Amino acid sequence: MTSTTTPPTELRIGALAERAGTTPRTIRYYEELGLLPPAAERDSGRHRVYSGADVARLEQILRLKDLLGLTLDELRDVLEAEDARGALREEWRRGDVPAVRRREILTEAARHLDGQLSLVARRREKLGELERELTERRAMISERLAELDT
Amino acid sequence: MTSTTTPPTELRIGALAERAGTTPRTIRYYEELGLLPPAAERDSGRHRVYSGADVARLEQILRLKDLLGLTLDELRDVLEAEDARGALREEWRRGDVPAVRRREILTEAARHLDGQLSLVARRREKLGELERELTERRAMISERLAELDT
DNA sequence: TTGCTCCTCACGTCACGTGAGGTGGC
DNA sequence: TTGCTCCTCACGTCACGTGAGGTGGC
Repeated sequence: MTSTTTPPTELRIGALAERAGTTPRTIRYYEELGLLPPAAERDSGRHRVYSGADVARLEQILRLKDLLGLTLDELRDVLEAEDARGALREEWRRGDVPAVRRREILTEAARHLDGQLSLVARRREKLGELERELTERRAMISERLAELDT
Repeated sequence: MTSTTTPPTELRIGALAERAGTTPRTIRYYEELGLLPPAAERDSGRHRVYSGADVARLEQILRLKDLLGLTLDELRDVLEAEDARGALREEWRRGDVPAVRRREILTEAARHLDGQLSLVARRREKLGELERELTERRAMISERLAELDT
């Protein structure tokens, strides 16, 4: 018990990749493109060091990319808007914000979320269509199988 | 009225691409990989000629690729299975197939469809998760906006 | 003849994969 | 010292995009 094994609140790139379901190379690539901030610290001045917050951010990036089929360029726009929204939240928390400004911040956030939600809705619709067709074909097979049993 | 303008049951690559929502280059690439059959005929011996059935097939390919996120290698497997199923349907139609064989054909088709359906289900679940999170955040914004009005 | 779409190379690009060769802590 | 994970180039790959130069029918 020389070093109290603290729960790994600090991660290196391999651990982050595993938790988020991707590879170190992808993380470096996203950093290169500016999608991920260049790992706040580097332990022993060399290795990138990440936190739990980075896991969440990377997971969210991968979800938007995979589920919505966004290119990294499109993702960059979404994330920039998301970060701007984060900055506004900071402003919000300081408290000394007039009601007019508060309303602006909220409606902007609402627009952003509505944009993402409409993308999700379009995907869900198409997936639903595909599922209905497959299910229908599947039902016909079951029918034929039942006929064989009579 | 020299040539009776028949409804375009015969398409060239540009028209096929437009109908299926893709590009000629993609169609040529899929042909090169063997995902699409090398256009039955070539009019004047040069241009690829397609039919309505090709539109349907290409649309299906693009749907599976985009909605399920399959690589072209994975798609090839799916399509080969689909084509094999088509061959079995031919066998089926000839009629002189014993009941045991009929059952085999049907269960094989059922397995194939179930595989695709489980992929669709997984995607739908993840999309639903994302939608719930976004909707929840959206609801919080609406609440805050309502508070501003009191 | 001029436009239009098609053709075949063939190089470019996006989003990473995959070694090559080297450093740093148990 | 040996393993392990990390590092930075840098070339490879997958799924196309994008001209370059040429042919064929209204």
